[in-house]
Amino acid sequence: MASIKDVAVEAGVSVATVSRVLNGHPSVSPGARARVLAAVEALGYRPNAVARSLRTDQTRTLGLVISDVMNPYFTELARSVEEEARALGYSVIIGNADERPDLQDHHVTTLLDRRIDGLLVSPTDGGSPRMLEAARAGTPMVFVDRWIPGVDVPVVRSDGRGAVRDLVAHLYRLGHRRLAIIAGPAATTTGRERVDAFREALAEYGLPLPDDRIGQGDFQAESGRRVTEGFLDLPEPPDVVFAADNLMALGALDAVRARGLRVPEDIALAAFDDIRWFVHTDPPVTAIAQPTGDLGRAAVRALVDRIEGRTGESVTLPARLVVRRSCGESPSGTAHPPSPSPVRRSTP
Amino acid sequence: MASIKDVAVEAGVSVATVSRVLNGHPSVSPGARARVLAAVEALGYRPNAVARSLRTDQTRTLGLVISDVMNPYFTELARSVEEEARALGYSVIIGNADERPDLQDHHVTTLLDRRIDGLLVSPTDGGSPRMLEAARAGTPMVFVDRWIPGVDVPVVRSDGRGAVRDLVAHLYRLGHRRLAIIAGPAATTTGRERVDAFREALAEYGLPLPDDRIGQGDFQAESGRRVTEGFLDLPEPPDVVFAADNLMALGALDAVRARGLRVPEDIALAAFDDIRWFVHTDPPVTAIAQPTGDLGRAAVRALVDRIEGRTGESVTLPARLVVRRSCGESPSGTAHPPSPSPVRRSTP
DNA sequence: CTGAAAGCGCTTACAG
DNA sequence: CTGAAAGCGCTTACAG
Repeated sequence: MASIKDVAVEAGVSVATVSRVLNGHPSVSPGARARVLAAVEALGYRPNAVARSLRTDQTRTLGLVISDVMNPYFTELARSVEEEARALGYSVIIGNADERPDLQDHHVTTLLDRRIDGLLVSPTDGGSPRMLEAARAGTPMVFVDRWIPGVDVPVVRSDGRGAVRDLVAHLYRLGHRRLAIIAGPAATTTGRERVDAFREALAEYGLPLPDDRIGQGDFQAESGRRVTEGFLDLPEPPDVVFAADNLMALGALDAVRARGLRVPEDIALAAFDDIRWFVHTDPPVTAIAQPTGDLGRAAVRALVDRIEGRTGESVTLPARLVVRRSCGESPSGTAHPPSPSPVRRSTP
Repeated sequence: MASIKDVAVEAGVSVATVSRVLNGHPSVSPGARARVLAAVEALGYRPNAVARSLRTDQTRTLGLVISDVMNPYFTELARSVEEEARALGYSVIIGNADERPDLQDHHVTTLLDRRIDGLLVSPTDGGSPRMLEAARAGTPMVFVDRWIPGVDVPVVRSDGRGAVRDLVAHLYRLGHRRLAIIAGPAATTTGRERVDAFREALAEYGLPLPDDRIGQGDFQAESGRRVTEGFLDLPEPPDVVFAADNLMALGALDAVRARGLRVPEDIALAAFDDIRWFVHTDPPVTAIAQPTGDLGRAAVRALVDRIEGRTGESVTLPARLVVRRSCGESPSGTAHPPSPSPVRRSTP
């Protein structure tokens, strides 16, 4: 593979001059520039990004450690992150933690070893020593979706509180009184917050949330199945199951189906995180939608701000409730609402 | 950030010795080794992978350019690729082409600039000059899922021919005679092959596949919707629509639903690529399942073989038909088969 | 077993 | 406007 030296020889100039034209440095004569460009073309030369990074101490690369690529929410987040990063002249390397702290740590380490310019993370747990140390050491960093309290790092996330309140109002209106939740890991902020928001909303209606109606999941499908089975085995099973993410909702559907039960007749279902398939499931699933693309883009902007010396700000965007049929027919009587996916915005 | 020099000073040895203990070189005295290790620990030293790569001319990194991250098939492929790569001591950088040749090219270029050790690609088109040039230049490379004919690169893919034949047999048995397909881009091998396999299977039953029942899609949802609308507008709409990937099947469902029609009563649906949600759609969707994880792992092994000087072999694995209810009830009379997702293996 | 030195491919003050 | 030279952080023959 041709190096800058080869180009210099071919163009009859020094490597310094080649470097200058490649980097758009102004003080190069038109003649030299032309000869360098011709040589680059002739040799099919491409600068070695590794060497450049070593020298400049910047990789123009962002690391993104997500909790689970197989979760469509994170896939979409990753996509928007890459898009915005590309627009700003950065590449992104994705590390998939699969909800495993050890894997998360592996990726953080690998990414740091590669000297990425900044790190975007959606922590799987309370934060490994390596991650906290990186934050303290001043590695530009931004948390997205999930975050770690007490660490001085901007957080870009969505607030589901209003949407959860709307959901509970919707459920109450449909006559449901015995509500249950499949929670995410308590080690994650979203794992805790969604339960808290749910509990608070229930309290507004004087509804209890006893321990046996809080199932401990891990944001993955299998845990949703397991928890739902437990709910169904209860002496008094819940009227509704609210899954704290879409994968656990999938597991819940598996469990309900395996028992030959029906949604919403036998048990209603709602999920945090909306995905396109929810329109076509049997029945269509009522869900809380995050502005995923906006979150990804905002996170990148905040991170790049930090990298380039500006102050990256935290951002919180509202989620919204999307009512479908999985919790029962709307009391208004519109069995099939006119729009395929009626949207109710969360109240401010 | 501490460098190898800092460690050397701290340990009272030369950088060469530090490097040796870090790389497990045998000829280091126990005493020196201990002092180096202590210094590494004390300083929290981590070797700079960029510098190491420049020196050794290897990055221990694989590039993976996939056609579309939002497609669950590719997401799963990416996951298995990363898993196997990690097991073999490599990292992987994913580039998402979004089915756009220009974006694919951007990622290939970026990846090559970073001097990845090898490239795994599922080409979006017939191959850009840059990619073909890289292949010719000897960059270790493997095609996965889709490939480019005439390029001397191993191909790891799945053969859906048998499963498509099984699908057509299934459809015929159910009484369907007017079949249609939503094809992928003709510039991709899978785009062409799936149509060919479908056409051949139809021919075995003496069924025609007229042009107006071959809709041109691009493997993304919107095209599935558009093509399906066209089918439904035909004077004689098809009995069945076979979508060449799961996203176009999603679009087809959108279109059918928007017209207030029902699957399979009004029109049947089948898809290439099975995904977990298909179990819960209304109705559950009959699909052709690829051994995605196996493909990803085989592709990585082939690529690493090439990188490390062994001969990476092409691999072809069979796909299989998974019968559900979207094409009509099984004539055997079992409306709800005992197993939640009955599997029929493709004939050898 | 150990260290001094070269060199990987770049960029960038410094002189001219 | 241009080039010689230093240096980024490593690894690895080469001597000893």
